[in-house]
Amino acid sequence: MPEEEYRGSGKPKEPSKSYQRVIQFVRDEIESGHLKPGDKLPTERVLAVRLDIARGSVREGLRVLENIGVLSSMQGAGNYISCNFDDTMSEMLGFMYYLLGMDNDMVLEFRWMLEREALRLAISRIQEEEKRAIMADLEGLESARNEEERSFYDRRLHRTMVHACRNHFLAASYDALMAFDERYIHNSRARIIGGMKTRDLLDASHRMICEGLTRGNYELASAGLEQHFRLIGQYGRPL
Amino acid sequence: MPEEEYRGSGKPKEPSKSYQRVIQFVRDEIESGHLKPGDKLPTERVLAVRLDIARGSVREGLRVLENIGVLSSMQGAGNYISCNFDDTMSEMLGFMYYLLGMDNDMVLEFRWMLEREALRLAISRIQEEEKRAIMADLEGLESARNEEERSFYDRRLHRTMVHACRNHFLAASYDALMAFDERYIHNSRARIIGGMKTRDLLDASHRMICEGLTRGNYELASAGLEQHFRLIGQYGRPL
DNA sequence: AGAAATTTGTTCGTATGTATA
DNA sequence: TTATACATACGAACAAATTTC
Repeated sequence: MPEEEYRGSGKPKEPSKSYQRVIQFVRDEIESGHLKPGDKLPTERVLAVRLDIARGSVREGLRVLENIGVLSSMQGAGNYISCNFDDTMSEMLGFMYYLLGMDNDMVLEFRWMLEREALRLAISRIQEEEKRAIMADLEGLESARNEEERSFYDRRLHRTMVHACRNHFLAASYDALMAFDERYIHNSRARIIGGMKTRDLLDASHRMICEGLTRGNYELASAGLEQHFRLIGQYGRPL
Repeated sequence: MPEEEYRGSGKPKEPSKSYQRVIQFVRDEIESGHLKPGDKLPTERVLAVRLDIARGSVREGLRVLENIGVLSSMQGAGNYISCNFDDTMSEMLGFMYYLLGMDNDMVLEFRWMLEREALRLAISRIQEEEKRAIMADLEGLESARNEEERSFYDRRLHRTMVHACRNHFLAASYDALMAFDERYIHNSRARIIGGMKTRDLLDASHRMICEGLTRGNYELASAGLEQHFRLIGQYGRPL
C-alpha cells in the first residue's frame, strides 16, 4: 500500500493560526453537548482571555463560524449558536461553479439525482401533512396566473417532496443547490421556451409526482419525475 | 400567492457588515474572470484602501474566504486564489451532524444515494484509465493483509467509481462526506463485525461493482452496489 | 421611559515572523 | 546577507446596537 497517500486522520492539536483555536473551541463545545442551538457564546473579550489570543483573532474565528452557519453575531447582544447552513453551502457551490468551470447541465444533473433519490425515500416516509402541502402546491401551480407564480409553486412543490425524504444531508444539499440556482443560473421553468404542449406536459409530470406521492404509487411518481427532468433538460436551457 | 414568502432574489448591494465587501469583491472578480486559481490578490492594505475599510475587516473577509476554500493566505507571500472545498464542506457536515441531531444511518443513507446515482452515470462515462484504476483497487483490496489496508483500498475503490461520474457537485459532496465519515464516524468496513461469510459477500459485491463498471454491465454493478450497502447497513454499525 | 452597562462593529498604530529578490 | 514586502498578531480606543436596571 502506498505510504504517502495516508493523510493523517487526526486533527492537529496545535493549530498553526490562532483564529483556529476559536473554531476548535466551538466545535468541541458542540460535540461535547455543552453548546446547543440558541445558546450564547462567551463574549469576544472573554474568549480572547480564555484562549489566550487577541480579540481580533477571536473575531476572525467567529466570522468563519458565522459564515459556515454555526452561529450568528448580533451587535450589542452577543454570538449565538444557530444552524443556517444553506446560505454558505450555496455560496460555496457558486464558487465551485466558477472556479471549477461547471455549467448548467451539471447543476441540472445534480438536481435530478438528488430528487430521484429523495423520491425513493419520500414515497414511504411522506407524512399526511406533507401530502396536503404538496397537493396545495400543485393547486397553486395549476391555477397560477403568471410565470412568476408558477415558478414559485414549482420550486416549493419540489422542495416539499425532497424534504419529505427525511434526510437532512440530502435536503440541505438540495436547498443549497436551489438557492445557488436561483441566484446564479435561474434555470427555472419561467425560462422554459416550449409552447403550450411543453407546459401541459410539465403540468402533467408535476401531477404524476404529487399523486404518486400521495397515493404511495412509486412508479407513477418516478415516471413523472423522469418526464419532468427530460422536459427541463430539453427546453429549459437558458438563452 | 403568499407575499411574505418572497425572499429577495438579488444580493444586497450594500452589505451591512464591512467584511462582506471583501467577499463581494473577490466573488465579483472571480465571476467576471479577472481572478482565476493561482492568481494573487491585492495586499490586505491595498484592499483596505480600495474597499474603504480597516485592515481588520479585510482580514475577517479573507479568513472566511480561506475557510470556504476559495483562497489560501501565506504569511510573507500574499493571498492566492485556490479551490479546496472538501475540507470546509466536510467540516460543515460535521457541524450539521451534531447540531441537527443526525446519526450514522443518515450518513450511510446519503452515501448510498450518492453512490447509486454516481454509478448510473459512471457506467457510461468511465474512462479506460479509471477502469484500470478501479481494478487495481480491487486487486489491492482482495490481496490486503490487514484491515487497515482493506479499508484503504475499499475507500479508494468507491471514490474512483464516484469520480468516474464526471459530476463535480456529486464528487465533491461525496469526498466531503467521506472525509467527515473518516474523522467523526469511521463507519468503515474495518468495523464490520460479521464473520468470513460477511467478508466474502462484501468482496463479492465489490467485484460485481468493478466488473460491471469495466464491462459496461449496469445491472451487475448495481446489484453489487445494493448488496454492498445492505451488508454495511446490516453489520456495519459502530459499537 | 430613560440612563447606564454590556457587547459587537470598526478603526488605527505597532511589533513580529516569514517569504522573496 | 540585506532589504523589502507581506501576513500574523496584539492592544487600545471609539462607535453603534442591545440589554439591563
